[in-house]
Amino acid sequence: MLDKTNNTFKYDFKGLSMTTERTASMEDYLEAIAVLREEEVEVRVTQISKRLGVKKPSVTAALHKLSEDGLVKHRRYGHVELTGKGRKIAEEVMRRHEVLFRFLSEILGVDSDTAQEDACKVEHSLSPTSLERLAKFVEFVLTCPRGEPLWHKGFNYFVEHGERDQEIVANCLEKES
Amino acid sequence: MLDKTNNTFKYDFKGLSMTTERTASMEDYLEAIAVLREEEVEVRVTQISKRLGVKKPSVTAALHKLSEDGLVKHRRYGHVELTGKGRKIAEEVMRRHEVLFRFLSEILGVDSDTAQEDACKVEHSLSPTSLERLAKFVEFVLTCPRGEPLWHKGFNYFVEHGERDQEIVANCLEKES
DNA sequence: ATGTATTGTTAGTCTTGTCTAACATCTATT
DNA sequence: AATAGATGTTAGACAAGACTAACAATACAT
Repeated sequence: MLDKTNNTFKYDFKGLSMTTERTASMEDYLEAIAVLREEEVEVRVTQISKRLGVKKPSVTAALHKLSEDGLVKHRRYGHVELTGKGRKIAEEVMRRHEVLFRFLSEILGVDSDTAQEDACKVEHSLSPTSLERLAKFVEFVLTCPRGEPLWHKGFNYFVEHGERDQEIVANCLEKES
Repeated sequence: MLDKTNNTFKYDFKGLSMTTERTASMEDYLEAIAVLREEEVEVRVTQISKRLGVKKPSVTAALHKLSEDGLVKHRRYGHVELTGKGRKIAEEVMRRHEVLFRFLSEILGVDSDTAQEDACKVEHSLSPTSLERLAKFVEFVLTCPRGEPLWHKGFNYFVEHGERDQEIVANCLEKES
């Protein structure tokens, strides 16, 4: 779905093909740097370039801007580091990513790859207000004292069979009275 | 939150202020045209311009592109109409918007204005796969045979009080055995 | 220590979508 | 029918972010 060669997101809908450009925003760079920092000894332009599917000159340009904004430290031909400010933003972006990813994969049951891609895209557009609600929701569902909530089993059945599991419905309604 | 004057989306996070540009994509234009079509006799450049918070020349430019792509019909100084193809896309976008809006407002309990704004932004980035799941989820929750699901009451309590409603938890666990 | 391969940067171009300023057309009122 | 005001369009500029081609610095291997 995500085409690394031209960084284009393509999908088909009822015979219509639509293409939506995806652009790595400055937040993506910060996030990438933070993630790479955990995996590598030194963060270098080439790593960032590969991770974001972007050519090296784009990385250099982005680093210039981020440097000006005081979010990264970067000397010519040197490695890359986040400043305190940059790290704070990166951590917030990663948190948003994590919330979205868990919601998509663990609650909605979207496959992991798609969930990752979508989290990357949505993490920049959802307002803090909605994201906090979603975070609460994910926490609420995944820390259910009974383990997997019954209704969630019901949802999975619903997705798979296109109708509700009558046993669960009965179980549920019974408590109504 | 959404500043109509410069079409900028601004928010603060722990002392850091970030600004994210928002750009009305071609899908936004199609959606706007479709919505206006339901409200007005004729869809005109000025209406679209107001609805999307962009200047009129931007609308004209967008209409040129959409015309070339065969998605709208538009003669100089005339009104705007969707082609069949354009309408199909617009309807799909509206459906995505609707799903996201209902999820945010009716399930997460996000206020209506924020939910609208976020739906507008997210509707372009979520993959069809995830969106279908979300649609199922919204349908599943909102057509619960017992009315509002008990767990949803529990969630609202959780958001409001920061902890679970022990009565609901007990009720829920009791059925475990 | 020197030369080759890797890595990074610069310069210049393209695309997308926005804007302002100036101009063109339409409409409705007299 | 003439004209004022509203509505649309053109032209030209700008910003962000990507790309390629060419050049510069580094690092490693002999």
